[in-house]
Amino acid sequence: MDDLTEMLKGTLEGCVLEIIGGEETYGYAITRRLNELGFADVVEGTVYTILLRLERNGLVQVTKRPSGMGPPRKFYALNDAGREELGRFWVKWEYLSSRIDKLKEGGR
Amino acid sequence: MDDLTEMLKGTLEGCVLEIIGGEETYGYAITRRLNELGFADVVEGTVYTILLRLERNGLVQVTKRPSGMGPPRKFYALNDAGREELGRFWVKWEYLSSRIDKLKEGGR
DNA sequence: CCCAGTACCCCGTATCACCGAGTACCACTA
DNA sequence: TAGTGGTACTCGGTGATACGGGGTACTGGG
Repeated sequence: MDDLTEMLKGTLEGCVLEIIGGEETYGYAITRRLNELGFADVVEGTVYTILLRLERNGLVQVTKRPSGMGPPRKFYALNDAGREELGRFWVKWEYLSSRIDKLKEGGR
Repeated sequence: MDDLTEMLKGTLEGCVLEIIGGEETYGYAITRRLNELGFADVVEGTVYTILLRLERNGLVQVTKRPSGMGPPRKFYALNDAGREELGRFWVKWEYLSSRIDKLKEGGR
């Protein structure tokens, strides 16, 4: 697939929120999950910048736990603000994708 | 609708390409069309930056014509490269939206 | 004569995904 | 014991993009 980076702006953060909303998890695993889901070119650095942003914006609760497989992991879970943000994300996504699909169909 | 600007990155240019692909038209009218289509907050400055970029990247053919309603208009039409780019845009959009919808449905 | 509507352009800003390099911990092996 | 590869996180800088505000200019009507 061609380069998706510009199109991912504004949506990748929502995807990360959705993944965290599904289960408490950590950066390295989120990257693998995104890769599995078809976001093949997303790399760790990108995911970590998003996670730090989510933390800075108070949307997640962070818990550090030892790993056994390497350094300790930082587990992320959504808090109330995070769940609200996730809801807003899906509303925006529905809105945008419906407009674009309509435009594609001839846009009347 | 909440602020869509981040989500529009990478897609708004495709929307403009699609509109130009539908009929030869000009910046001011494209802005109005986008507003009608639900992209309510898109302003002229944004559209003009996109149009200049399309021109610079050789995706459009530009024709200046007098207006009768104000200053002359710059009409934009897709050339072959523009039609190819539009095709690539829709492929990317289909890819992205299918992945995101799948993620929303529980993402298996 | 001014003003609103039409029409275009430029410059600076914020935000975002990306990239590269660095740090560090662990298990396995030569 | 030294080296390698996989796991795991952080930081600083880059490039692309949409946006905002101001400016220019042409036209027609009150």
